[in-house]
Amino acid sequence: MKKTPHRKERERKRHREEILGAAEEIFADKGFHRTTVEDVAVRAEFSVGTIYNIFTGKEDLYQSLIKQRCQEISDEAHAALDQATNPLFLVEMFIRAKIDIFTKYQAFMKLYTRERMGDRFANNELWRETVAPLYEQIRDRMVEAFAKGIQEGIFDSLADPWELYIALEGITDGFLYDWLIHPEKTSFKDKYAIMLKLFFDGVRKRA
Amino acid sequence: MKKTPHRKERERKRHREEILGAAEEIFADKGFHRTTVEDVAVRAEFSVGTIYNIFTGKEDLYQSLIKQRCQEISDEAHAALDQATNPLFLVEMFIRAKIDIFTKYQAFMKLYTRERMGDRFANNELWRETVAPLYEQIRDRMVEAFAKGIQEGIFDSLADPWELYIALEGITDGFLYDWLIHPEKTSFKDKYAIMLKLFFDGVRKRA
DNA sequence: CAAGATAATGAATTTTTGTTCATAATATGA
DNA sequence: TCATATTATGAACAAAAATTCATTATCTTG
Repeated sequence: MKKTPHRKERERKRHREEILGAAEEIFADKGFHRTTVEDVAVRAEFSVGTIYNIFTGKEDLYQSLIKQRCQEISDEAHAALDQATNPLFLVEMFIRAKIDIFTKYQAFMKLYTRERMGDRFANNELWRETVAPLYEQIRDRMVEAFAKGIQEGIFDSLADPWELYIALEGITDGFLYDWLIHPEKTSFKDKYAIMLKLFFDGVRKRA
Repeated sequence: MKKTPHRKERERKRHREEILGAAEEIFADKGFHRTTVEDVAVRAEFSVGTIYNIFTGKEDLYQSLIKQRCQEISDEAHAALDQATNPLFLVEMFIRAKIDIFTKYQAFMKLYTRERMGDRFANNELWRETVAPLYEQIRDRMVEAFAKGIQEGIFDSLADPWELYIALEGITDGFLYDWLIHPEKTSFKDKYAIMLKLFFDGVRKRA
């Protein structure tokens, strides 16, 4: 009754993770607004009251999920990019990491893809303080590398580094969405070579 | 009391358009779920009751808006693509039309960008019966042209036509989103040449 | 202008869903 | 095992927003 029981602490954490996992699945499936707290409770096999013992409300549940997953994903992305030693290799690692991470976090990516633009346009605290900084760290790493690549004469200087990043993100997101919508028809992993080829050399046939 | 008064009819239509216009702005600004029918009523300078006289409910209001705008946009897109006589020129027209249309329909594009993925994943009637067919018509036109372009030796045969379309859509969407989020910083129109260049020739410097 | 039709209004109602909290169940440790 | 603390529960409550509809205003036409 007085000591700090470690097991209790771990158990509470486990319950928290289980509820977050259930929330992730339902939010991904129905979106934030069409998901009720009871939906999450049923899926997690807890009562609504228990959810309110651990989270202050539906919004807190959502934000906790986004924060946690974004941090995990950011960490994995940085670890992958760390391996690259030059701009060309960095692009390869970026695409590889995007494939690996989005395959691993498929449910979350569906949720993120659904809600991203709304959160972005709303420019709320969650986006400003948590998601944007993590996103921008990755983006800026790539932009810097593109700048270096242009200076070194690896990349064409017609586009500026920022635009190169927009294109890289656009192409990879395009294939990602196609895969999220038709997960049975296409394998996201198999698109690695074609994404790389299209980004580096474009569609036009060489002379 | 018996005749069919044309003016009344036109007036009803005008009211309908005004309400749709107000709905478009608010939906674009706050998204479907955070928008209340009263928000729309206030913006349109009508009462909520009047909205319910013209539309059966919030959902009908949303669907009517999406249907109408998608049809308008589809018509303009086809008219633009009709001008192209070969695959290369078709890609140019695609990018041009996307710039022109999305500049003209900026508010709607914000709304569409917000809600698109949710509607797509939900695969509801609105998406299946209205939006998807219009989207697929355009997409299939482009895919066919890419197939022809590959046969003619204009495009590299490493990618299949479908993948070329994914890449084209990805690149253009990437620049579109960047512009929707920072409309003051960048001009979407100015990105025409760079989008074309990146899609055709990629980022790598030529020997 | 008056009678009758049509359209607009917004307060009241209904529905939905997020949140609370009294009660029950379970775990702890002396 | 018993007293006490902790945690879980879900029915009850509150808030928010969609929808209705009795009332009022406006228009039409003889």
